Amino acid sequence: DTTNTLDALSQEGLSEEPVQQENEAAGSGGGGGAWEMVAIGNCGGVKTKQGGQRRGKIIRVRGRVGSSSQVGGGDDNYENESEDDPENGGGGAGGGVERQREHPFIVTEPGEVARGKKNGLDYLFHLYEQCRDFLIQVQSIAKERGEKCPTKVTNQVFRFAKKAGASYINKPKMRHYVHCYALHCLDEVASNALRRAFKERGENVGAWRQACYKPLVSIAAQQGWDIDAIFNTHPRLAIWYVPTKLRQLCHAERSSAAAAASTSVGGSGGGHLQF
Amino acid sequence: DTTNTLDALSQEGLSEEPVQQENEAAGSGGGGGAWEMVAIGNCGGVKTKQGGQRRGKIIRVRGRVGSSSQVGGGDDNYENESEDDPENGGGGAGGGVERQREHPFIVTEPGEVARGKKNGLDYLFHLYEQCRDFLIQVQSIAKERGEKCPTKVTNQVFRFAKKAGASYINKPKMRHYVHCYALHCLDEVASNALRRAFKERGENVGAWRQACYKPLVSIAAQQGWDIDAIFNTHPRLAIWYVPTKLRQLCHAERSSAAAAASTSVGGSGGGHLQF
DNA sequence: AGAAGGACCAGTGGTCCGTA
DNA sequence: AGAAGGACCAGTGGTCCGTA
Repeated sequence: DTTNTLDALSQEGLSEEPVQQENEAAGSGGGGGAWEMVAIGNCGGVKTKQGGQRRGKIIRVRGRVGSSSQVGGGDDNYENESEDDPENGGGGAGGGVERQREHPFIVTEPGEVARGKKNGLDYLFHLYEQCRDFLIQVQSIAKERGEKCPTKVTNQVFRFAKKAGASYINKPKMRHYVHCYALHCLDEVASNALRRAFKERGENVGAWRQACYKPLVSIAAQQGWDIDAIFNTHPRLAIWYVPTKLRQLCHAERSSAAAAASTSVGGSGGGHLQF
Repeated sequence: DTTNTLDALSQEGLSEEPVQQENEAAGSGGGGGAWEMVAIGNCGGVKTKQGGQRRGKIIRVRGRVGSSSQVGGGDDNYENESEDDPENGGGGAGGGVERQREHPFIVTEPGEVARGKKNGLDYLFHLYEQCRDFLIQVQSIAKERGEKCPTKVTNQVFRFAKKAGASYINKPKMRHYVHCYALHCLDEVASNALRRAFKERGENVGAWRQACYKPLVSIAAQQGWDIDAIFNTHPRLAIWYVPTKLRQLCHAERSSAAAAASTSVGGSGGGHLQF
């Protein structure tokens, strides 16, 4: 119900309308081309009309592999929603598939709405909550059917999200920013402070993203370096795989911390990690 | 240490010696061609000498795919133990790879040692414990290295077991009998009774295996049909994936139980599962 | 006929790199 | 240059079926 609030919000002022809306409308109650939106956090309410002309630039979807799959279609895993995109997939020279990238993220303060063709970090984090909702739906369907029930956001969940119309959710993106979301979950104060600092300095998203690692490693240090336990213990984080790089950073830091400790105590204690 | 006890036991009287011994000897302390064995349960001690001539029938390992992988070898995941099988893999017309199947299982009572070229069910269950040991080793290596840590017996664990010399452990076999082991874990009394009954009737392993499903479904029925919870709650069972067929049986039974309940209450209540 | 297990295969986790 | 995400790929869970 309130699921589409934030992403809608983030699209504020968007003239090139992403394909997602097509199904999104159905998902949010079916306004038929107009969305109702509310604000989150401490910023005021926003409404946006998105009427007649949807979609902007038309770009053809690439295909590196050539002939395979996709055409048969139909009886897939969770075939809810209507038989979407009848014009898609076929071999005809017809319509031409339209798709568009999401606006890039910029570093925003908590509660701040990104202006221009940008998305803010509240929106980013909201995508993680949406994924959680999709996971919960997948889980309840699986339980209903007596099938294996995923505990994490798996490929299956991403596929489900896409079928449900959330075409703006994809695996590479979500995986890319997981640790940023983790910091947001584990220490919102620190996360907010980091956002403000990086916004003020005019840093780009990549720099902010990189900077999110360090405070997480510090948190891990306090908790015995068990980053898996930290994730799995947190109700909203437990459904995300620990990112490889975060795991590696924690391991490296633990090792060098241990080496330092052993040197400071008994000289060349640990062996091969000395200097 | 005592890990190799049972499987050694089960090979009692075995003249065609499986390849596994090669590494197994190293694992169990390296007697150089002779094993020391002890009995388990309530049967007496057994010792078996396995001297000079190992391996019996020589069978060539199949290869359906033809040219691929395997030759390069070396830097794999957990390369402990020595560089095993130097004669294996190469393209030469030389030695000829020897391998042998495990003896088939027969239905034995608890504590009973299978005679002849057979293995007993205590041995079968012992293999599950061995897999658990291997998993624990894989886990501690992974933790040491700061890598992802498996919670289940995965392909990685089977690979590790093989490298550690337990060539008699393989995925299809372990998966095939998981539910039998589950019954053994969850209700040893019932499991033992079933074994005695099927032995007495002279049933084969397949029949016994099939019969293991029913009591498990009954257990699930008592526990709200949540077979996953039942597995995950049990310390030794939690590391095994719930077998598909067991899951399906539980689901089917739950459905028909629900249907029956609803008919007995309010006539044709449930809808499309009536009769 | 009954059983053990190599090999296969669809779909996974992970992320690179062609794209805009 | 910075970023979004389609597509790829090695290794997974699952089990079939050629084997003995």
